[in-house]
Amino acid sequence: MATIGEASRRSGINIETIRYYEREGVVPRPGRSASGRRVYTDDEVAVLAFVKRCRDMGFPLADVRVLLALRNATDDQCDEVRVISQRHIADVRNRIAALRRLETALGALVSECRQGRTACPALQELFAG
Amino acid sequence: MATIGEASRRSGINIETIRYYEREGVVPRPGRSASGRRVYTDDEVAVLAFVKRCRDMGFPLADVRVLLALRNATDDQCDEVRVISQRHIADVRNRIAALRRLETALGALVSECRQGRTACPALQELFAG
DNA sequence: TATCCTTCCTGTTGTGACTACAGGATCAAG
DNA sequence: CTTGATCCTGTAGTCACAACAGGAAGGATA
Repeated sequence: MATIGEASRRSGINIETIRYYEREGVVPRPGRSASGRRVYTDDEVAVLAFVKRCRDMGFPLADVRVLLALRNATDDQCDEVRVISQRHIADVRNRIAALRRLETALGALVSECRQGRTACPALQELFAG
Repeated sequence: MATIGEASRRSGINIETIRYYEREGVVPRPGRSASGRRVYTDDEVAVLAFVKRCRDMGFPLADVRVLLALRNATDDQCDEVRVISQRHIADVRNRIAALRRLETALGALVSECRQGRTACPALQELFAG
């Protein structure tokens, strides 16, 4: 049994974020103490840690919901996990490619800049298209 | 002289986004027709196109504001443009590195998945930590 | 017991950079 | 004169939180 502060420390999720996940229905609502404070079981803390690992892997919350639901499923877990993960990998790869192109373009832009100049060729280039 | 629709087509920025930029003070307010519609000069369309190129380069709007102000400055343009651009390049490189690590981790996760299985080792791994 | 600091509560607002309406007015063409 | 495209303002939604405001309760110390 843990307070929200302990659950936060043990899962690595910010307290405010834990309450946000609860509001959004990502994680189940924990019990409450006599004075109304949240009380987390070890299993509930484990769920929070799971969500944290998923988020660290970059899965959007919508995917995390599905992944959490799969935990209690008995059929085809692997199939669904693979589909979600491969979609996510494709997304990550696209983003890497886009950022690489951007890096190249920015490098070209900066190389236009020469120290001590007043009129900036890079700025001109951005402006002229 | 262009309507907002023409300005949108020529700059490549969505109409709603143009209005948003105006509200936020990123671009100056254009003149208005007798009936209250926005009327853009060629220079104002060029500013929009400049903003579009900056955004395509991934500069945040805060940077775009500075870059736009630099257009009218006469001193040290190049220095400031270089500082902003290099900060942005560093940011882009950090993001690429983070995404690469993510790609590797996701690859490892998916390799745990094997077709036809019911219990998913990848899911177990996410859960166990 | 009184005080004090920490932790907790709910509810609201802000972030970045838009996008998507709702509900209406105007314009241009046929 | 009607139709359809375009335009207007203003508001709310997106994602995944973070940062308050304003208060209540818990635990340690004097």
